[in-house]
Order: sequence, then structure tokens, then C-alpha cells
Amino acid sequence: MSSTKAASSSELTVKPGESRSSNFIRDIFLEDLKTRKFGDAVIQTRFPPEPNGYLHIGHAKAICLDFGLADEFAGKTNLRFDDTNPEKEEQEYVDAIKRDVRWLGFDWERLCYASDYFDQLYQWAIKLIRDGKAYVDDLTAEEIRKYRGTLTEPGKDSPYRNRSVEENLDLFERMQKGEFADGTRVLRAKIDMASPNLNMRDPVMYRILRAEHHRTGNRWCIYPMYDYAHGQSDSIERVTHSMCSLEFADHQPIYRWFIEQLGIFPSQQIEFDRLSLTYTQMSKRKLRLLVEEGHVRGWDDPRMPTLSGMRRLGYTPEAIRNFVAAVGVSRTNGIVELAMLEHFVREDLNRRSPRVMAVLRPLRIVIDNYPEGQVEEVEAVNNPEDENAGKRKVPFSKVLYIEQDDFREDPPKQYYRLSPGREVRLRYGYLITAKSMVKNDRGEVVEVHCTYDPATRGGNAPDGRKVKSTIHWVSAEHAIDAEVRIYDKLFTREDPDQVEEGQEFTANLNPTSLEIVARAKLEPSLANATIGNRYQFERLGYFCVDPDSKLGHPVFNRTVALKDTWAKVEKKIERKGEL
RNA sequence: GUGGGCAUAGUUCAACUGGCAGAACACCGGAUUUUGGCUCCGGCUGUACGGGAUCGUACCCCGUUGCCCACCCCA
Repeated sequence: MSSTKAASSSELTVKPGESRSSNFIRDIFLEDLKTRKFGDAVIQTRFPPEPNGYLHIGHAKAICLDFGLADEFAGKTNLRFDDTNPEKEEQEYVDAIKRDVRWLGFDWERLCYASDYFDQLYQWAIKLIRDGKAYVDDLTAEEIRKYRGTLTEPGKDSPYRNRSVEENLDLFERMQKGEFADGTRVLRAKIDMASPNLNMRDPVMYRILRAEHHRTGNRWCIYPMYDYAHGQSDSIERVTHSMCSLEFADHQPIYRWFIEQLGIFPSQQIEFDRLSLTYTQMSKRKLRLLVEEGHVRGWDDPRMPTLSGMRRLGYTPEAIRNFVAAVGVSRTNGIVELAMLEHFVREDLNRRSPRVMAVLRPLRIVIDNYPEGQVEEVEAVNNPEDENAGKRKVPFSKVLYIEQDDFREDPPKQYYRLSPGREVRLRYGYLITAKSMVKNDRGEVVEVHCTYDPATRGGNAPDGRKVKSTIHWVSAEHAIDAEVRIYDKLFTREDPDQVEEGQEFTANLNPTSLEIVARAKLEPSLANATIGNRYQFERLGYFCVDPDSKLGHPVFNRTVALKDTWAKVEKKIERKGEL
């Protein structure tokens, strides 16, 4: 597979395992393969989430890299749960993560858990103690912190640093047996308390922690730390290239140190930049807080940047993969514009979504010269992007609904839609002209009376006259009601964490991130819509059927709006008006 | 202040490793259009700064500046 293949229109979608532009990780793979760094071994990677929350769009980048890049080189990828901290981890998250990885379009070679290696890790710890490279420390957490020194001052040796091998062996065994209280002792690697890299100042390898582990139950009361577990887990799985995010770069020396001391398979750590998106919060801790404090309805709330949230919103795995491929990978800390993600969502949805007419905010239209009681079936194209999608019939009658936005009593200059005296086209229907209005007590237009030109059935005038606008509609008597949830950005600021002194990031929550339209009017063909179905509501956006839908009460989510040139023009007009 | 990482259009990435700085998104303009969608065409702005070596540098050398990460018994 060419590493620099350009995107052609027939290959818009990035398959799992395909990538678009060159990147530094691929270069490393190429080089390592060329120099046979790992001998005959194929590329082996792993995606190593901690099961303490749901996967989000940031993880999608890691997944596409771990699985995609390996695929590209005919390599293999394991899904490994980094479950070394039982206090935070749960089976629920394990299940959700597996579901989300599969949904994104990937499958793992092996399903692994760091906890699978607890015995091996324990044996290796004993070896390190025997070799004089690890010791049991009785210092408290507080004391360890003090002894560690600071960024500028070297640390001090713990008074327990030079215990005998025998004593360490004995103490560590007793730690494991549960003879000591939580937090009273740790096992540390004996490296260098003066290292300029704080991670090398005798990192803690094991802590005593009595917590039920979601897999090993109460078998253990000591648990390995990330730094001791991760590299060895990679090595056990013979991972050749272990990709992780940039903040672990400072951990690479420990990663290598353990592997070297143990003399085991030399997995190689490669760091890359995390994905950041404007207007979105990617911190797991803060996402959890949004769920727990009820700012959203759950991890799969369509406003969440989680994969389950995006799935429910209507994003497709293809769109996400294409997006990730387009974003690329580097070692720079940047922030990708949300607009880019939305572009790839629209691009994918445009190709696959059947078009349908739906009116969100209905305005009643009465066609005065249309025969009372008459119903015609007009023919509508299902998807102009896909000839095979075919056509459908849509009922047309005397009383219709159009979008409130599509009528203006007093239209601004560049407004082409319906207004008194103006003729527009009802899509696939007739040309109509607005004649008069009915207003309510508040002076709002509640009904518009029009006339239609019977010669324009289908939307074309025999005399060739043109109209500037085509608007969508539904027949009032045939329309079905639906709840439509209009989602918008969860945060009002590009950087949700940018807050005034004393404020929380929740201060930037968008108060109108969810707007519920209780009784939208849909064309009757939507009666068959089932959960998960996606549509383009013509001129409005892409929508999908939410799992909350009940028989007779369909619920649609707006996945993303269509680009709205008119909205821009209108804004410009307003700005001019202010001047 | 210490160590590490990074710096190329508004944004995210490319640039065959020293040979005319490109793409996508965004933005602006136009064409087309029975979706103010899609598509098509065009435009826009750039190698952080200062030196040096070289016929020639985004790429090499020296220096400066800026940003990110690290001082959990979290991962």
C-alpha cells in the first residue's frame, strides 16, 4: 500500500488500516523493518486503555494509529486493558471499550489485560530485588514525596534504600501476603535519586492496596504501578512498537530500564501528540464530572465527545477514521478545529443518507386554489449522490407546512424564500405564490395563503420561468409527528478550560447545547424509520433515529447541520444594519 | 530554575532527507443547481527570531525567543 496515496473521489473513505499522508511513525516502522531491528517479527502494536471511563474521539486517534498502522504493515494489534488500579476500574468500562473499538471498525489479535501478568510481574520484581535493583521502602507517601527532591534539587536516598536482599525479599513477600496495612510500604526500583528526570528517582513499582479488582478479585493486595507494568506487558506480548502520548516521553527511560534489567523482549516506545479539538473537553476526569453532575444525560449523551456519544449523535466510524487520517500525527501540541471533524461527518453522510422532507418549526400554508380534499403523490429523489437509491412518492395536498424560516413578511434584500407576492418552488411539488397572511393576537404570522400554478407539477414551469428558491414542505394531513433533538456545541468557548478566576470549566457550558423540538412534522415515509437510521432532512441537516424512540413517538437527533450560506449572508446583513 | 519535547498558511499536516514550500479544513469570491446542500473554478496568508557554513537550506551549525510536559503509593 502506498504511503502517500492521494485521496481520489472514489476512495474517500479510509478503510481500517489505511492511512493517508506520511508520518514519522511510519518512517520508524519502515526503518526498523529495513534494519530488521526485530528480526523476523512482524509489527506488533497494542491499544492499552485503562478501563476507567469511556473512549472518546482522542482515543480514536490512538486506535487508528495502533490498529491502522499495524494493518498497513501486515502487523498485529492487541487490545490490552491497563488494569493496574482496581480502585478506578470496572467491567462496565471494559465492555464499553470493546464495543467502541469494534464499532470504529477494528478487531484485535489478542484480548489482554495487564492483570494477566500479575504473577509474572511479581516474579520479575523478586528478580530485581535479588539483583539488588529494587527495595522495600517504609517511608510514607508524604515522605517519599519530600525525599524525591524538586525539579531543580536532587532527591535524597531513603533510609531504607540499602536494606539487604534478604530483608527486601522477606518484606516484599509479606507485602504480597497482606501482612501490612495499605500504604505502609512500597517496592521501589533502585535507580538514581539525583537523576534530572524525576521519574528515575527510584520509582515506586508496587503499592499495597486492598481493593477488589474487577478480574482478579481479592487475589492481590499489592498492585504494580503503570511504569512497572506497562513496558513489561508490552514485552510479554512482544509488542515491537508501543505508541503512547507525548506526556510519557519522560517515562521512556524507565520503560527501557526495566526491560534492560530484566533482559526481556525490547519493545520500543514511541510518543505522539494527543488529539485536541476546539469546543471540546477531552479530560476523562472532567467528562466523568459532566456525567456525574448531570450536565449531560450520560457517557453516551450525543453532546459528549465519547465514541458512544458520537455514535448516538449519528457520526459514522468511517467519518471518524477519515478525520483522524486527515489530522495526521506529529509531536506538536495543537488543537484541531471542530469544523474539520464536522466536514468529514458531512462528507460521509452526504454520500450515504437518503433525503427526506421534514419541517422543524411548522408554518401552515393553505393553497387557496388547490381542490379541497385532493391528494397527489409527487415523486422525490432519494439521494442525488446515489442513483441506485431510487425514488419515492410524497403526498401533496391543500394544506401544508413549511419552515417558519422560509417565510418573511418583510424580506431583506437577498432573501429568496417565500414572502408576500413572491413565487417559490415547493420541492418536487408546485410553484406557489404567497397572497395573504393570517396573524395571531401577538401579530405573528400563523398561516399563509398561497396560490399554486397547476401547470408546474414536479416543480418546473412550462413557460420556463425561474424561481430563486426551492423550499421543503410536508402535507399537513399526512405528516407524522416526531421529537427532534437539536444538538449544538457543548461549550461556548474554543478552549473550555479557559475561565475567569475562580470559575470551573462548567461555566463555559453552552446553555443551548440541546434544543428539543417536540412536534416536528415529517413526511410519512419516515413512519418506517428504525433506530439508528440516518437521513438528510433536506436543507436542514443530517438526522438519525435515537434509541429513545418509541412506537408512535419517533425521536431524531440532529447529527450535524448542513452548511448554511444564507445564515452567513444574513449575519452580514445584520452587521451592515448596525453600522 | 532542572530535564525532556516542540516550532512550516487562520487550523491540522506534507515537502522524495540540501534543489521551484504543497494538501485538507476554514475563510473570501465566482460558476452551476429543483437542497442558499453537493460539485466545479479562483483567491488568501507561511518556514518563530538572529547569525553562520553552502552555488543553493524549512532541512546542517551556533545562539535567542516562545509553547507543552514532568515534582501521585494515577495512567
